[in-house]
Amino acid sequence: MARGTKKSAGCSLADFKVGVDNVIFSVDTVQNRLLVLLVMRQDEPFIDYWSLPGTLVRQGESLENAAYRILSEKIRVRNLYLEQLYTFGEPGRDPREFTRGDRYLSVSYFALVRFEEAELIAGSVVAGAGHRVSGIAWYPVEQVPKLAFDHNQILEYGYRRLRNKLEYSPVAFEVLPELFTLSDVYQLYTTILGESFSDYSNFRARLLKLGFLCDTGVKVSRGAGRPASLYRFDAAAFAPLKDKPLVFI
Amino acid sequence: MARGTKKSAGCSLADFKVGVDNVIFSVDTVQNRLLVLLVMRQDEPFIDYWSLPGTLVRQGESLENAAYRILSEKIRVRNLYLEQLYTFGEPGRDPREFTRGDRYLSVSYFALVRFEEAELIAGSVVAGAGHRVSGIAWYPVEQVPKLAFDHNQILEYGYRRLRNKLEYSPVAFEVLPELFTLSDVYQLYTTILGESFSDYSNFRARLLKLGFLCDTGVKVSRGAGRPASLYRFDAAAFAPLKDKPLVFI
DNA sequence: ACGTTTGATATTAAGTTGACACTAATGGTC
DNA sequence: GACCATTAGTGTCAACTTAATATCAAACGT
Repeated sequence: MARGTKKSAGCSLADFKVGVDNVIFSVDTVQNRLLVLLVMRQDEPFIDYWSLPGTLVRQGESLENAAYRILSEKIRVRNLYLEQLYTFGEPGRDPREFTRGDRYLSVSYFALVRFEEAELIAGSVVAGAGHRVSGIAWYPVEQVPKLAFDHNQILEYGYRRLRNKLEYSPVAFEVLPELFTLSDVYQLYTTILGESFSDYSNFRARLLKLGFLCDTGVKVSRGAGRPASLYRFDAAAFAPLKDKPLVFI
Repeated sequence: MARGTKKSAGCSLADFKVGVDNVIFSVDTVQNRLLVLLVMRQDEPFIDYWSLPGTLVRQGESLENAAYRILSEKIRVRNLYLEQLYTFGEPGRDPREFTRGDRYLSVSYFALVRFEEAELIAGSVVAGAGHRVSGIAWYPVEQVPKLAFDHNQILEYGYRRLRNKLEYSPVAFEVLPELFTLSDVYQLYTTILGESFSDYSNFRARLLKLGFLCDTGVKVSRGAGRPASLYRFDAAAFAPLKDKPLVFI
């Protein structure tokens, strides 16, 4: 940043309010749907619109802490993956810029939580198309309505990031339950990356060869078919692979 | 962003000045050095420190435009690659926060320019260790001194981004001259990614097989050895490969 | 019991990678 | 001009991956 005193002498600098907006993804492994957390806006502007959970940054508060704060106001989670996504600052992205003098800037964060562990605070369950729901809800990404501000754009950006990260980073195990079957992993990949990105057998073999999944031995039977082994992600075994170019495809 | 009216009733929101800082990389293909553009600060705080070229965002100005503005105040370029890098907003990252009430936030941008085409405006040439230079200079990344603010951290972040992007995106051709030899490409990769990331023959074969480099037929002789063909990056031929998972290793 | 469904393993051909040998064309040295 | 060092560019081959497909295993429903 910084300088500006001389060059910008004649041109007025903008004063900013800085907001943090979270794109919080989760996966419903039962229905095989990618979910994003939305909240119903209670205030103007965009009152009664769904929006990404966000907040304005307070004095002395770091961006990341603001992201954690708004997240923990909406859901209780045991485990959380969080990283900065992108900063949106187009003039006019917030209608309040026209009434007040300020600019509104949004630093967006990208978060992954486990659906089973995430307890919505004072909210409703998954919002189906047509349900009348209130407050806060998991929306299947395919069914997200027109959101407040430029939040559809932010969500789109987060969705792209998720698809990219799936391919080279073990983020899948941040959204999957603690214990999962290999089919769960495969279905997660197919639902997010689309059908036929790889064969199940080969995907499975490659995944196991990476060596950071450990078989708990416990079997689960889900309806018909042979029962599957439950696996667990072994962070310790993954550690040495960090920073190495990995392909999960 | 946004909401906040109710929840933050008692807690004061921060007011921000937003700056844009550019990490501008270039490559000296002759000396095989990765360069970053630094400017000498003329004002407090951190007067007489080198810093990344940055500016505060003006009223009605988009973040990206601010990045372009400061860049074009420092260098004239024909070609430019620019993308947002990261947003740094730790409380206390700018000492002015303690004297005035404001917070200072930096949205950093990552830029690549061709060394030959980049004309420094009112600045000096490459700063070697020990030279006394003024105003503005290309610094070899290995020789960058302690910079103003958290700019060393921002630079480090940009450097990491560059190393990553080299592996899966054709950014190398944004810093290489318009016409280059295959050795130029190889040496660019080795200087940035480190020695022995691949064999020259294999690198060369893989690169050509991708099919977006076209041989101009023109030969250049650089000292001893067989003269090399000059190649050109063919953006049209690359277009269909966009979005596909590429490996440049 | 028997077919269906899902999980898990094996086989195989085609393709890719990495190490290295080899040819080609230049400059420098004696 | 013979010879060597140097850099550019091609070819080969064995080891390994990948993708498609076949096969086996263990549950369920009727």
